[in-house]
Amino acid sequence: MPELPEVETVVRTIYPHIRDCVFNDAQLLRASSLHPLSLPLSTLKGMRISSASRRGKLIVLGLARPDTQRKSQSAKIPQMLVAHLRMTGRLFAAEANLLHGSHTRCIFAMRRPDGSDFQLFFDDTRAFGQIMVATDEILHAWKFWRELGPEPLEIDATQFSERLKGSRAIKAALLDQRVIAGIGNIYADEALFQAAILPDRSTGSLSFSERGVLLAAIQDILKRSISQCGSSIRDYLDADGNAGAFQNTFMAYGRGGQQCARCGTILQKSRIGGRATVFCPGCQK
DNA sequence: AGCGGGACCTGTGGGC
DNA sequence: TGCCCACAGGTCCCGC
Repeated sequence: MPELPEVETVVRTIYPHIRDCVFNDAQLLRASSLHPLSLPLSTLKGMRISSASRRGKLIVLGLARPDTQRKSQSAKIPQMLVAHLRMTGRLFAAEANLLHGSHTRCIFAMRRPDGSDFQLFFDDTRAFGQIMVATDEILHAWKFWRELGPEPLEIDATQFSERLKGSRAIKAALLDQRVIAGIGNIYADEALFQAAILPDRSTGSLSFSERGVLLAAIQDILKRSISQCGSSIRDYLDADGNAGAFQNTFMAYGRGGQQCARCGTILQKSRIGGRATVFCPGCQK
């Protein structure tokens, strides 16, 4: 499911529900939904959620130790709870008495500052997603985190251009989280369409000007999607259970066989890097 | 280096 | 109605 705009939307919609709330308990319903590098969920007990942010497609909840906790028990104090939703993951607040569903992978029992209780659910139909209770040290030991590329909304054309090394298909490069973080199959196709660049062009063949146009398209599309609360194709819902609306704006993704809105040519479907890819053979060069 | 294919999982939708 | 296959927003790993 979620690429950068959807993850950003989840972070924005979940934080009002969990801000300054404390973990009372945590229950893992499927062992593989906890990342192998994670501290045990039990280490969350007593920790307070002090921030919510996003890095690429990762949700990062900052943790603070309550003042009452002594420094002497500092053996393994987690600093953040990280979640990767992969294809079908969902994070949402639920009433304290709500029974979990068949795809719930983890349940956090939470307490609000006013003393009332609720649950934080991590649901994931396909069970590809994972959560991780981490310290800075653990994050640094995690290859995926360590090698994660820059945020697309925070780089300029020169920095972007320098990251497009080698000779592979530009779409494959955009999907590589080490090159740039947060872009997935939908936004890769949409950005390449908007920039009028063929997805199988080799990165080496792109002029500096084309790279600049592509970065501008990526940034424009991500910002517009965030403003529409992301795209909902099938599973994706934000933390309040609402769908996004950006799917109504798709020009390429999922439109194979239909007419190009820019030049009228029939959009073509192919496979690049093992991923379904839609492009316009008429106006993408 | 980079690509294709398979693996990890479950559900859905289309064709027959 | 039912069965089988293809396919799905992501990432990793292997072999060529």
